[in-house]
Amino acid sequence: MTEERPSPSGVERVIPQATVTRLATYLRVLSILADEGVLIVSSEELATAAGVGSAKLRKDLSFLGPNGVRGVGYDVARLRAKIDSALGLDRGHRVVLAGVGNLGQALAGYGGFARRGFTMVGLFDSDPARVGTDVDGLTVRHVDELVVACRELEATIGVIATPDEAVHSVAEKLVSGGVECILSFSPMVLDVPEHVEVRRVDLAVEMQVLSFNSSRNVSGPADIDGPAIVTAPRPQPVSPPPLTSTARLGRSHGPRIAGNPSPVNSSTRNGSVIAP
Amino acid sequence: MTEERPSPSGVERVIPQATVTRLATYLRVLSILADEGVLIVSSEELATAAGVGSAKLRKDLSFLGPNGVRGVGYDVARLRAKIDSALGLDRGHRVVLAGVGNLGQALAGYGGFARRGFTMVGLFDSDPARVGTDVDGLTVRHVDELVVACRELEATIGVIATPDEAVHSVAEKLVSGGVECILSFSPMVLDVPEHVEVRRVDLAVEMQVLSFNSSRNVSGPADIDGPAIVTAPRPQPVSPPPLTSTARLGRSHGPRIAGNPSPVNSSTRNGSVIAP
DNA sequence: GCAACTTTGTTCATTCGTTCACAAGCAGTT
DNA sequence: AACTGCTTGTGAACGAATGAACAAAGTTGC
Repeated sequence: MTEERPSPSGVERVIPQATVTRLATYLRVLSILADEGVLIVSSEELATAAGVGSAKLRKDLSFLGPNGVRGVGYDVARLRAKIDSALGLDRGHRVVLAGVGNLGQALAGYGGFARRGFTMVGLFDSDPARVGTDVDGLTVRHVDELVVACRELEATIGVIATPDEAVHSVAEKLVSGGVECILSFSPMVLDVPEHVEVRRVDLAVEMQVLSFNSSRNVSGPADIDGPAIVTAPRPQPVSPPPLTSTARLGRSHGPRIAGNPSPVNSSTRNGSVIAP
Repeated sequence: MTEERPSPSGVERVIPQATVTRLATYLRVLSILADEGVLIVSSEELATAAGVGSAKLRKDLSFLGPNGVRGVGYDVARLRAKIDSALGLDRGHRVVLAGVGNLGQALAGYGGFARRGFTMVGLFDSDPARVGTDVDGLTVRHVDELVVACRELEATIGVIATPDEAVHSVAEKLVSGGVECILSFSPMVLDVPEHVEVRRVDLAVEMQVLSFNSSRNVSGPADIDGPAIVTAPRPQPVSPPPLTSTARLGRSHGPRIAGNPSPVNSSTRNGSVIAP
């Protein structure tokens, strides 16, 4: 299989689920780097910032085809675009959210979504007191309109943040509305048709795993593995000190590189490096 | 409890991280079953309800030592207690939460925590408008008191639901306060001492993985794997129809079993089976 | 222009986790 | 009391993922 041929017959290469999760993590780190004006990053640096080994990172990226320049590193913008494309983030997903309680409002107002190509297009609730109110620029509609609205709005992702009792009903409405990806925050297991992808975030499970790890003092190395949840062993900060200013990728003789000659001082807690 | 010798030499058996995550899922299903009055459950039924294979479930449970009765199944209450103990949930974790915004309030009011042995003991925020207000029975205190309060309250788990800018500061305070388990909802990577266990839930990553799976129509079987996030293929509901009433574990000749003679009709969407 | 250095992409061995299959064991029955 | 049926628990094969090592490739300095 020497073909690097991105998509010869529709199937590029089967990307493992764990790799997909890590790709999303890399993407987040790349965004931070891009906001800092970093143009080129090496696998070692990117891996350190993401909390993985460099070999694993290179292997993950190799699923997307060749993307770096040997002897130089990865072009931050280019790699970002490539991962965006691989994850399907460049097609502008439209998200509907059911359940505008505390959690729902937190999600609706979460800037991280819009920043990554997700547009919140509809909010729905069953509480008459909430219907009609404006939340984060959108008017809350009644959940009865959900099926029709999903088609109107051409929603591709549905988020469920309702109480447990309403979960089944909402899920069914989403499916009826043609939504094929559901992110649920309820511990309930939904039964949906096979073609619908359900992803569930169970906050209690998170706490329980944490509880377990506190008993047995974290023995394993436990780098990033499972979807979206990361146990950070002692990650270096992304790369705050040596970055000076913006720089164009003049590839001739002096591009601004993310590389720190000396490793980042991990003891000093440094300022935040998140995108402003 | 009658110890059947779980820990002969201190190290029971190394429980894989993936197994720990699934144990938490089993625990949730078991809670539902218990609330329904189910006393005995077989590995096949429990596995189906949790969305995993029965063999995997049995192997997972085997890490806790022998817990079932051959030819019969698992005693729901007994298994629940065992997993509780294994996950360290029986020691009553005390949780402090920083950041009483929408997400923080959602977490503070989440009943799933208290139901599983987590007690919210302190809420903290930096917004003067929020400090002093009552949220879910607790008075919000200023985040400056966090370090001292962690020790006062003997908190074992800290939850960070603050904006990204405050994350580092809060994490440092939690560590200074002696907290060794942190659950963070910020995409930022914290740098904390090695002995502190950080678990991070990145909502954007969830969406991104979902986005990817919507592109390539979910090829892999993808049962529950990663921590707390579950892709449900087409799980059977827990077991609603044949359960009649409460029953004592009269083990003589007719205990109420969770088993359905005929498999549950998965096409009909049934009522919720969550605990009332 | 050539050589040496740097970094990617890939290969290989190993470890880890899952799945299959079966022996062990208990309840209820004859 | 022994047998039958059913379910657990586990041993072994299988597959996947991980980490280290290496060759290819491009750049920079001379």
